[in-house]
Amino acid sequence: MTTTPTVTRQHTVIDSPYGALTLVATDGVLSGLYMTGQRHRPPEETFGAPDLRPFGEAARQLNAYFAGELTEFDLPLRLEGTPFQRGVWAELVRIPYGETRSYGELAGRLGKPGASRAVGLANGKNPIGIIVPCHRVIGASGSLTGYGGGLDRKQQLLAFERGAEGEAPVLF
Amino acid sequence: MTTTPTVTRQHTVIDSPYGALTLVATDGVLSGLYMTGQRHRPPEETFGAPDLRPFGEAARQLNAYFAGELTEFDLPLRLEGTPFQRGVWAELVRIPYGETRSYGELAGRLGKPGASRAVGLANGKNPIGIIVPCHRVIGASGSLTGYGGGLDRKQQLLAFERGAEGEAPVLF
DNA sequence: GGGCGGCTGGCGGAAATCCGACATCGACCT
DNA sequence: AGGTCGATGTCGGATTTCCGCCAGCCGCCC
Repeated sequence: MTTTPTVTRQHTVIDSPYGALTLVATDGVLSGLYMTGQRHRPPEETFGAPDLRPFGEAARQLNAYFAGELTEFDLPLRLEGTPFQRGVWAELVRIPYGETRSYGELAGRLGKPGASRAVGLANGKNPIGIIVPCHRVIGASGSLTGYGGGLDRKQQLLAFERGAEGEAPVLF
Repeated sequence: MTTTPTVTRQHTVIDSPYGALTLVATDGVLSGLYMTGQRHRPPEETFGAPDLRPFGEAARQLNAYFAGELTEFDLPLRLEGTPFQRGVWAELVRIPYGETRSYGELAGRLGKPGASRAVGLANGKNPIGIIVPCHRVIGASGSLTGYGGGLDRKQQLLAFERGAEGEAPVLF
């Protein structure tokens, strides 16, 4: 017979300036962070049993981030996807706090200059929002273009990271 | 949404000179007759609830057949299969009691002279044994070649139909 | 008679291929 | 600026193609 995977999965919900955040752990390691109403959010029944124990450190760092006291997460993550998706997500975490990159820029960095749309696709499938900062990717012309959690949240996140001293956010 | 078929299915088991026979009805019409240990016999759980009511006439004719008093069944049948299979099965019921045809002969009658092996395949999938007389098909050389219920049963059926006055059955 | 080899056609599952959907980009137009 | 158009890469599901199986047949050989 085929070997059954037998992964344990737990989840919890925390509050944030961007609404409730659902945290998911697979085998005790953070594997998902989803906003309410987010596109491509997996069905609820895949989140496992409620259990806040695995999420102590993650919640601490998120709260520090929302307070403006943390600019770089340091957490074990479990990112499961196709080789290309994993490449894109690995590139995302290298974008510094407060900065942005364009889809085409990331594609070029991956050695596939024409794959900008594919980067957008993989971006949308990012399972761990905020911590894997897909919100830092915008169009080459500077337009926000899209965000699984909604363009307004993307704009708020960027404005927040740009800092209170930043000029008014570029709206669309 | 897709329309659900919602077919009713019932079954019963009767005894015979060839062992227990499982009769299956779909929407009240005979759709299956399987021997014990027969190849391609569907799994038990598809036979529906036990209920002998739909099978009165079928059982009567079968008993008459086993007693040698009936040579032609007259029953509504529900034969479900591919167009080719239905063609083969339709050809089967036209083989008279006590006679035999070869696989190639049937193939030719269907307008596909080369399809003798395909006829054998369709023959093996015959859902209503005995009544749809797949046992009356033998190799061009006269050999029995195969039977879902076992070659011995095929040989017994042919010997029985040939009649007590017939000469000794050709063994293999 | 029996045993091979090569041809046959249909079937069903597996593999390969196709196609639509996209969080893009650049050139061109008005 | 905004809109349209074509080219681009990946993904997932659907579709198509392929391949092995088989209740055969014929010709050839021993």
